[in-house]
Amino acid sequence: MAQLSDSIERFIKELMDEGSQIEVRRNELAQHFGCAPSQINYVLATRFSVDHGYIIESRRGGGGYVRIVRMRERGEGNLLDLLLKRIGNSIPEENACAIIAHLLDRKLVTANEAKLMRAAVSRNALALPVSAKDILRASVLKNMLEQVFRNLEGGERHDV
Amino acid sequence: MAQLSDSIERFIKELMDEGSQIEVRRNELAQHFGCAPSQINYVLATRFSVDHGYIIESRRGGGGYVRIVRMRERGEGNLLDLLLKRIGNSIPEENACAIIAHLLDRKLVTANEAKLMRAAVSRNALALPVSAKDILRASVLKNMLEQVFRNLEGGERHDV
DNA sequence: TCGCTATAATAGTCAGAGATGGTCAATTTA
DNA sequence: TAAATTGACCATCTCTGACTATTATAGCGA
Repeated sequence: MAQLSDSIERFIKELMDEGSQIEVRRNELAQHFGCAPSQINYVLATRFSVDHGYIIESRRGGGGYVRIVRMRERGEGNLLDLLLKRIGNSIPEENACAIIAHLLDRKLVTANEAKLMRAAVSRNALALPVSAKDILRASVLKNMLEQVFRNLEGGERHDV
Repeated sequence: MAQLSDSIERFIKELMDEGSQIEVRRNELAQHFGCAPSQINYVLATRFSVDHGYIIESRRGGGGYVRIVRMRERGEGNLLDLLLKRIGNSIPEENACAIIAHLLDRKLVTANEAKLMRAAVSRNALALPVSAKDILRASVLKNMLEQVFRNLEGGERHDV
C-alpha cells in the first residue's frame, strides 16, 4: 500500500500543478487524510525541503495557513544547491561577496538587491567575534539565497 | 479566509488612500465589521504601530474619535535617523518586520527587497540564543537600512 | 449665570478563550 | 533498522468581554 506520506506528497504536487505556490490549512489537510497534523510537517520536511526545491512559509493562529512555494527551474535550482553546499556552516565575507556578485552576474538579483545582501553579511553587520561572524554570515546568506531562488508567480489558495 | 483583522486593515488603508490621516469612530467601525470594539484596537496595535509608520490619536467621551496619522518626516534622511534610533541595539523580529513593511508601504524598497530583508533578520537566519538574536538583528537591519537610504540619494553610482 | 454633578457616550486595557501551526520523542510499520 | 506515524506539549495570532478611563452635556441649585 502506498505510504500515507506518498499520497500526501502526490496530493500536494497535484495542487501545485498550476502555479508555483499553494496555501493549505494543515489541519484540513490532515483531516482529509485522516492523520495527525504533525504528519503534514513530516511530509513537508522530507519531500518539500529546500533541497527538494521548495520553501515552506506558514502562519499560526486564526486564519493560519501553510504555504508551499516551488523555487525556480532546474538549472538555477541546482545552482542554489551548489551555493548552499559551498556556503556550508561558515563563510568569510569575501567569499560571500563573490557569491553575491555571481548572482548579480547571472541577473538573478538586481544591483540593489545585491547591495542589500552585501550589507546584511558585511563584517559590520555581524558584530561578533570573527569565528562566530562567519557562521552567522553563512546562516544569513543561506536564508537570503533561498529567498532569491523562490519562484515569484502568484499562487492560489486551496481549501482541502 | 481573509482574517477580520486583514479586512479592517485594508479598509483603513483604503480610507487613507487620499490624505495622510483619517478619523473614525471606533464603535462605528466595529459595528461595520460586526466585531467587538476592542478588535479595532488590536488592528491598530498590530498594523498601525509607530514602527509601521503611523501614529494613533484618540479621544474618549461624547464626540470621541480615533485618528490615524501617517507619519511624515522631512526628507528620507530623517526617516533613516528615526528608524536607526528606534532600532537601537536590539530589536525583536516582529518590530523589524513592521519597519520593513513600513519601507515597502512607502515604496522605499521593492517587494523583493523587502523579502530579502525579512529573510536576513528572520529568527531562522540568526541562529543564536534569543537575546543575542535581537542584538544581531538590530545590527543587520541597520546595515541594510543604511544601504536602502544610500541608494535613494542621488542617482545611480555603479560601484557594484 | 455660574458651578457642580450625574449621566451618557466614547475609547483603552488586559486576561483569557479559540484557532491555528510547530516540535520532538516515543512508537509502529515496512 | 530506517521511514513513517502519532500524540503530548508548545508557540503564535486573533478575537471577545468585562472592567476602566475620559469627555461632553444636561440638569439643578445658589
